[in-house]
Amino acid sequence: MQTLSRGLAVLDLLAEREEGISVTELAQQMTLSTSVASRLLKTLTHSGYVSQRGHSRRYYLAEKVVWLSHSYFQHVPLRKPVQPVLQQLVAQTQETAHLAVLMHQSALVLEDVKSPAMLRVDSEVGRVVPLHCTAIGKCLMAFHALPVPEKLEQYTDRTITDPAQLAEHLHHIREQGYALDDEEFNIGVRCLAAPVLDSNSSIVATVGISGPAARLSHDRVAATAETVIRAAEQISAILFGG
Amino acid sequence: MQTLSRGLAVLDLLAEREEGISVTELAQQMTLSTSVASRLLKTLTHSGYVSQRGHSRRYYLAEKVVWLSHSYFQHVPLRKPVQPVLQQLVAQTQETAHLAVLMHQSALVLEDVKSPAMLRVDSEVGRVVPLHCTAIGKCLMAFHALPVPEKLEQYTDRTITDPAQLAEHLHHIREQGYALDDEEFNIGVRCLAAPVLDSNSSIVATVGISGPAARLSHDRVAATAETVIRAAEQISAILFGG
DNA sequence: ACAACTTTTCCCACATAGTGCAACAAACGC
DNA sequence: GCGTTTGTTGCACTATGTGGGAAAAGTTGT
Repeated sequence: MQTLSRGLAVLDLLAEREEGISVTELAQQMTLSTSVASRLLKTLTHSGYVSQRGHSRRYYLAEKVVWLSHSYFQHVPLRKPVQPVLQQLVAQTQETAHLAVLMHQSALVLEDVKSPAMLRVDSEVGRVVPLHCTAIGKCLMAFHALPVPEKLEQYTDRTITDPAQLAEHLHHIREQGYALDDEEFNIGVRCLAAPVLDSNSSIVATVGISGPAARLSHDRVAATAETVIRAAEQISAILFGG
Repeated sequence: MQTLSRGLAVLDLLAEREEGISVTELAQQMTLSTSVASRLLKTLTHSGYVSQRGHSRRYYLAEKVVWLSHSYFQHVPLRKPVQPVLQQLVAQTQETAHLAVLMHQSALVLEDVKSPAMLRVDSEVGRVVPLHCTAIGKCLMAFHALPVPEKLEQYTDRTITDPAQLAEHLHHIREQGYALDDEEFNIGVRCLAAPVLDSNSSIVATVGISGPAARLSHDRVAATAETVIRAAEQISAILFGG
């Protein structure tokens, strides 16, 4: 279904272009005739997913895409059943806990419970974080068996930026069953994450906690990881039965 | 461009269906052959906007729609320039202020600044609220000249549920240049909103404040509305020049 | 575990929907 | 205002999408 694929590809393109796109630019980018480019944008506009701003001829993503997203969050069945487990995890670790899924080369936070501590790592439902330098992200990469990208953005001096090294690291995560982010995304923040597996042992989400490095010290990591793994297993059990 | 329209219509349908959709159901809903329904869902799945869960045959909105939304929020040019004006508005009124746009039969909050008061109305970027019983919503309806829906959901005993009455009320809002929500959505909460107009005097967004009814009393409404209108005009000036 | 059923996918001849060209219209720059 | 660039529309052509039916996959009941 070429026409539909192309239309959706236009949305993909627009999502990556702050500057929007013009008919000619779209035709060039996707090697289409300008007629087709024009008609694609017109149809997308007509459906409300794309719009023009002011009197400009450029096209941009429209508000309606937020509506889809809003509906997704309201209907995704992972959030509610997970809350009590996250609460328990926070009670056990005293750190902020969250559940995330894989989303288009990023990790998407679906649910969270904040730490009661004065110094805590903040979290927000809907937040999007990179894959290669967070515990939840690396956990998703490892258990989804995602290919490692060529370019890895550096966030701190501990961020793994060498693809080969990351590949090996992901292998290690699969073996030990949890992921550790040792100040690789934010200085002073250490995170742990474990996979939520379905009945086929394929990953559907990941549970993680984030804490200040001072509190979530190296000698506490191993024991805390066990707690996180148990929470992940509990969620698996709730979602997919004993 | 029929195929694309249909594909996008499937997204619309899925957004309203918590239960997802099967091939046969889609064929029935949109009066298509099952072959076409099957192919549409397959193409949407291939592009990542739709997915199946577990071993079910039903199709659901996928995470990727959140990615579009995330991109929209990051790139929409309204948010940043508006912040200082909202801050000033909060300073003047001591109430929570926000900027919203029209989104598919709802109002979408794009930016906010919370009141510094102990008792305050909460706000959140990304929140979606109904049109017919909020100040920002009614303001958007009035200045977009939207048709009044047949059914108006009742949230409090003050919610206007009669379409004819709402139509007249919207006319009044257009005339006076601002909208008042007098505990029509949440009991104890009163809100005011004014339109942000572009150079053609057509509405692009709305600025509003929300406060506890006890503080935002009836005798303060008129004067406070003026402050909100001035903030809206300021934003218009920033966005579209003197 | 097997048969009867439902649902989905695949295949293929057919026709509609989408294509590119070119002329037209609109917007932009100078 | 005029030339240039960019976007839209009409039309003949054909590639893309269509529907029926067969096969495959999945579900249900005994």
